[in-house]
Amino acid sequence: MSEVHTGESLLFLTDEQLRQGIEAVFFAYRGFTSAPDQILEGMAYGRAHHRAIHFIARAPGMNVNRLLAILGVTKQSLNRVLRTLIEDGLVESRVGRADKRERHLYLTEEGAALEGRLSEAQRAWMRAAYRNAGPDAVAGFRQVLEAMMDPELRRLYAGLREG
Amino acid sequence: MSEVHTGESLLFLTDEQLRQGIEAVFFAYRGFTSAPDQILEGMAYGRAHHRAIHFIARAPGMNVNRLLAILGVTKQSLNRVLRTLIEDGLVESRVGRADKRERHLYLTEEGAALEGRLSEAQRAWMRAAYRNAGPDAVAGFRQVLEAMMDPELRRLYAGLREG
DNA sequence: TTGGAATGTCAACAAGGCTGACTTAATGTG
DNA sequence: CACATTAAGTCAGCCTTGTTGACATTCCAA
Repeated sequence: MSEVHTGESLLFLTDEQLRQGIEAVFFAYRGFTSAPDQILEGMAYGRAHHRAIHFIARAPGMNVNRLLAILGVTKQSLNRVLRTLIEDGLVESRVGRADKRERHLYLTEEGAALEGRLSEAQRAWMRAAYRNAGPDAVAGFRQVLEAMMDPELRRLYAGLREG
Repeated sequence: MSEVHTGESLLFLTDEQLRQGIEAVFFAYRGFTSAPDQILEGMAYGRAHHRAIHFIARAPGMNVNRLLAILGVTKQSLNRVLRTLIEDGLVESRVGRADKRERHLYLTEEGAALEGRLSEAQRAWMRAAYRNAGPDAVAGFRQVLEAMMDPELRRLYAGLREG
């Protein structure tokens, strides 16, 4: 198809290289989710619950709209997940002080405990991968990941890092 | 939690760095799937069809068991997808010559056409990301991805590259 | 006071996973 | 040959997680 003939330095942009990269992402993503998935199986929760818990832990007091934007699902989808987490006492939803329409989300002690288990399992997986690949590879990894994001998500991602 | 105090050179293994990496994977994966998803919406196909088509294109004549192993789903799940693709004339299933129990999978002309559109859209996305990040970053990216794979999937991945 | 925004809820549906049970055909083995 | 095993497909039913659409509630702000 569209081979790159522009020179030796652009060999990494050949269709074959790109295809290998695409497949690598596909296979790697399975490893990425395997550890938390294993913890969640048998519990009444799935990946959607994990994602919600993760970002609530990440930015406690976040309102629902912001979480919605981060997760990229409909409010109905998120609400179903959130409702079970609140009912089960893992998440607390507090009415906003400045704007009482908003609900601010926090993990309870129990929620934080589960979040800790899930995070640590996933971090352990990533830690092993990072250690095997080394610091320079990790820097490149992060660079490409950021370049792969949709611009809007890249902004959200940057916002999360700043706080 | 488990901060790394072993020295400046291991800063990339701090919990904070790992968490950022995890979130980067999450956000980047959305970009990764967005281009083909856009093509597929409105068609009667989804990501599952894309994945099947991709790997059949990748290794034409592959039997069902091997595809099953690559995709990591049950045969019932795959069969539902495969059946529609065969009915719609995108995939052809031929009885094996050596072992007549096996079915070997091929894309028809029409199937190859769709595969081409999907692949090219996804490659375009990745090409842009690669170009922005540069060859060294891409090398690191690939190294970390491979380290993130489950060992069994890493073997499958390597097998695909060899042929 | 009224319009619009943020949130929540109900209902219905679809994609795409899963398990379990079963059939058919072909193959391999004692 | 007889029998067990394997490859593939099928049916039925279930779960999670996504979707739309319609609607109620609450509250802020013009």
